[in-house]
Amino acid sequence: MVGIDDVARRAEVSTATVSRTLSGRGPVSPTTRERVLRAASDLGYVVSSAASSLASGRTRNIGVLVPILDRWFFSRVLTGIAATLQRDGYDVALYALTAEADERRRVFATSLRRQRVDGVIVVSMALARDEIAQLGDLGLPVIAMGGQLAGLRSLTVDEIEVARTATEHLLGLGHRDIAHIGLHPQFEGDFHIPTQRRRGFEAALSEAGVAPRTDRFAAADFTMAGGHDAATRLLRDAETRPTAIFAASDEMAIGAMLAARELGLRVPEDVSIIGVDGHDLGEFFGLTTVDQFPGRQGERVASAMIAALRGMASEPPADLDFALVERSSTAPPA
Amino acid sequence: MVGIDDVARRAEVSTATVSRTLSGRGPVSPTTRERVLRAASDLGYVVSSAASSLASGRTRNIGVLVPILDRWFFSRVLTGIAATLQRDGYDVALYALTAEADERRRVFATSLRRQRVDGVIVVSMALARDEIAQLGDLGLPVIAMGGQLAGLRSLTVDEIEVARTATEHLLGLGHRDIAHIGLHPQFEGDFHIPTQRRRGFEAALSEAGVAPRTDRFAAADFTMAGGHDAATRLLRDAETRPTAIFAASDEMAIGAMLAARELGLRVPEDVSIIGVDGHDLGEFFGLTTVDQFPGRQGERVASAMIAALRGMASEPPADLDFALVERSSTAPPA
DNA sequence: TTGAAAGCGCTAACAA
DNA sequence: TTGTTAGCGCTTTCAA
Repeated sequence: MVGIDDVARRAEVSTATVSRTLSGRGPVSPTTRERVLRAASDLGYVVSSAASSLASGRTRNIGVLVPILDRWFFSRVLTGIAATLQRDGYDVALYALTAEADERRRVFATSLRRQRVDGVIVVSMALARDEIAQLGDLGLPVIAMGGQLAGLRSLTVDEIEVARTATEHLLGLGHRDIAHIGLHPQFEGDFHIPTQRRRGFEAALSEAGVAPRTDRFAAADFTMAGGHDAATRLLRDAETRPTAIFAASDEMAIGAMLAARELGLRVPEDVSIIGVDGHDLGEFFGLTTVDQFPGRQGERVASAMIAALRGMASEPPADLDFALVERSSTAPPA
Repeated sequence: MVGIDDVARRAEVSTATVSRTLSGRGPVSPTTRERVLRAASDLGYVVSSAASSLASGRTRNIGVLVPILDRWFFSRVLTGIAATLQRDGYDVALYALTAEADERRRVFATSLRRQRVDGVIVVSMALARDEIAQLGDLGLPVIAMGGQLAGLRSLTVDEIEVARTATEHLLGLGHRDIAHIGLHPQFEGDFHIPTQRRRGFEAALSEAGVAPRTDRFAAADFTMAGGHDAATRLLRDAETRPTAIFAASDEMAIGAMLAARELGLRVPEDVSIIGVDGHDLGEFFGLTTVDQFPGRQGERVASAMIAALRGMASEPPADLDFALVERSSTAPPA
């Protein structure tokens, strides 16, 4: 294996100069720099991360904690994170956290404490109080995304505003009888995102002078099947059905669209449906949605991490963007 | 930071003994072992991976190369890999490879050569000849999954058999006029999976005495929208439409089901549809499919990697399982 | 079964 | 701007 001394010898400088040149830390004259770079590239030299980390304390590796990996939203966020970190020469240490207590413990108590990462990104994950404390004890920058985590810097979207935007779109089209498909509060975990979306929904209704009705809420589990079933319940009675549905995720919204069709209803003529997320499938189904740009969210949190590692002044927790994307699943009521 | 000498001092042994105890390498008497473990746990000591890697040459870190992350199949495979590696105390270094030449080059020329990983898993990815060579030069175990990569050990499913299984299911139901939705060969990359699936399809037909017809093939791009459009082309003419469709992926099959419904056709009464993959959405749509168990594929390849690192005799490239899952999208022709 | 000590391959403080 | 050198915190050989 070619080491730093091989490069030093070939460039006729000391190993210190090689190190300074390749790391960009410390002064090196242009000519020397040239020679070193040339020697390194001739030899195909790559710094040993173990040796470099041990000596410098820096790993150029970022730990990324994700809950489920195989749900579109999270994998999309991860794509954004990985692309951004890789572009800056950081490696991604992926920790897929399940609900299993032992595994989680091992990640927090051991994996993350091995001095293997320079920082930790927490993606849309509710953490226990002691887990947050353990992250803090790491003495590393930690940035969360997708939900406020007490004591951690977080990048979040304003869920209430997201829901308000979706609801106001329907109200603006003239709908007055709007139902909401969301998660049962009992199951929502620590982020209260479903609750916030419901609050935004109800706030928008109230402001428009429409009284929220409890029979206009249907609980589901954020899956297509769940959205389908919830929508079926809301729509099956032709006498009493709402003219529009706001589903708290695109997958549920798509399920709702399919349910409507099965009931012989046309979307949007008979019922308007809007979702949240910006799911890949939205375009195919013609789903109007409030796009959260999950890929961009990932890029943003990764950039924030890179900035933190550069010692940049850490900006205050910033809100993430979202935008209404109008397609063909919403229209004025008949 | 608590180091190995702190533990050694507290346990009243040498650092060598602490190292031997915690790594499980080399003899340690039960009593000593006890004392060391106790001291380590009292102090909350965790080995520094940088120091350990530098001294031992082992990193307990596995590089995982994936193409797109945000497609269900790959994220499911990754879930299996991550769970299995984590369970054995390995970290996952995730490298999301795009088509971008510079980025790819950096991963192969630099990231993977930093001595940061003990082995590399390649997920369903076509690699250039020189990329494979670079992996070989690493001097590490490399295992590919999801497609034969010349010169690399690979775990693959027998794609021809998969297609044959799907086709035989339709033939067994009595269908004789079966269409296939696959990828245009022009776009299929180096794995020839779409071609293999088509070959299996045609082989099954021929064996059943049905002559393959070129007008019974429709090209698509492995998305739901693509499957939808391809199926629309196949089904729109009531006179000439096939009685069954075998789509080379579940997402395309679901798109085909939706297309059939839009054309006023009932599935499976008017047309049977079968897919391949075992996609999460298959259950919701009642899709009959040949399940490839992608999560299990990930577990298998990770286990193979762990075995390779333990120096186990490397078994010959093994075939991965698949199984027909019958749901409600297939039935005998009317 | 244990300990002493020589590295592992770099980085960074310090001196020149 | 460059070089010398002392670590970084472990593992492993060798000797006891």
